[in-house]
Amino acid sequence: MFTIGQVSEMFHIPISTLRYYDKEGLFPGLERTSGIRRFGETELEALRVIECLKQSGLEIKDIKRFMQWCCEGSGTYPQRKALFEHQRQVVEGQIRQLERTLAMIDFKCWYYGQAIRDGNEDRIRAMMPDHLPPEIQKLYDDARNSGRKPDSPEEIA
Amino acid sequence: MFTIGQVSEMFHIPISTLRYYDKEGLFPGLERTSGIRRFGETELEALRVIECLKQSGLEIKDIKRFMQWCCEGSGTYPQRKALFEHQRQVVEGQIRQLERTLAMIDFKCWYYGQAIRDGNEDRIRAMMPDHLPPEIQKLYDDARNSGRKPDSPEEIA
DNA sequence: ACTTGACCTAAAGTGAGGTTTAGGTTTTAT
DNA sequence: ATAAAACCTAAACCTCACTTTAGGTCAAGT
Repeated sequence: MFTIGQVSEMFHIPISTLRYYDKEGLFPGLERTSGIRRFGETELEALRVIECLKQSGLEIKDIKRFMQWCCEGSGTYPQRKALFEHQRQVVEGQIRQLERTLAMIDFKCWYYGQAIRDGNEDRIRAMMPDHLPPEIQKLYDDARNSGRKPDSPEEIA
Repeated sequence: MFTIGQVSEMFHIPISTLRYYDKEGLFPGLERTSGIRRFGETELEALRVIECLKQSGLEIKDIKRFMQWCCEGSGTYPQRKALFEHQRQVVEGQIRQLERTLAMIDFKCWYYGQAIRDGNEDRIRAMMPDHLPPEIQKLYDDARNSGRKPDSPEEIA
């Protein structure tokens, strides 16, 4: 069993945040001895899940709902599994989005590298809609087209 | 040239948000005709950069600073390049973090799949510190250890 | 016993990133 | 000429996730 201060150090989370999580109902079975919180393995695992679900974009109130399912026993296994399966899709989307962001960033790194060499942006801008070097063109297109295939005529127009 | 309504549709961004961005100084050279904003290619590219830098975790005020550099000419190319190089590191870190999140999610999907089959968590919990099936053990360890190599003795203890 | 450090609560405050409201102007179509 | 749709501003409001404050309790060491 750990005190709030120990957990704060273990997870690098401020004490105030742990108390806030508790107040929001994220540790439903948290024990206390004369008012003082005692964190067990259940709460540590809860914290790991909280960090995970927070990363995936879930709000505190939805994480609370999950924690409540965990208190309700085996009847809620399907909901809990469905939640993680849904968040799996969400996180995969987030990763794809960040990879597009990275393509844009790499393009801009190249762009400013050229601009510094040239002393201005004139030469690059002249290439800019779609006459960039192949490697760079790919980055630029990936960043802007969300990785879609341009297959419908009205999308090209 | 486009009106605010057209840009809103093109980028799927609320008009109120575009006005907010403008108020925050994110379109420094934005033209107007009798009070009405006229968005040109410069502003569309600015919006692409805004979305990119926002994704990478930059705050509005820092994006504003970047946009101001863009107005100051070729002397700020190095700062602009350095910004994108820094954000590149940030985004790579975000992707690594999301991949760990995904490992945790995949573990939990497996976990609840087993729990549903078994009707309870007893069998899985018995395996839980480190007697999980190899494939699953890897997910669990990846999710918890941040992908670090456990090389120092006190870290193992 | 007493001091010090770690814990507690409730309530107010913060900051980021918008959104909404209220009242007004401009453009466009009829 | 007029009405509707789209634009404008300033300021108030909102949500989320915390953090800070103020005033108090508990536990460990001396």
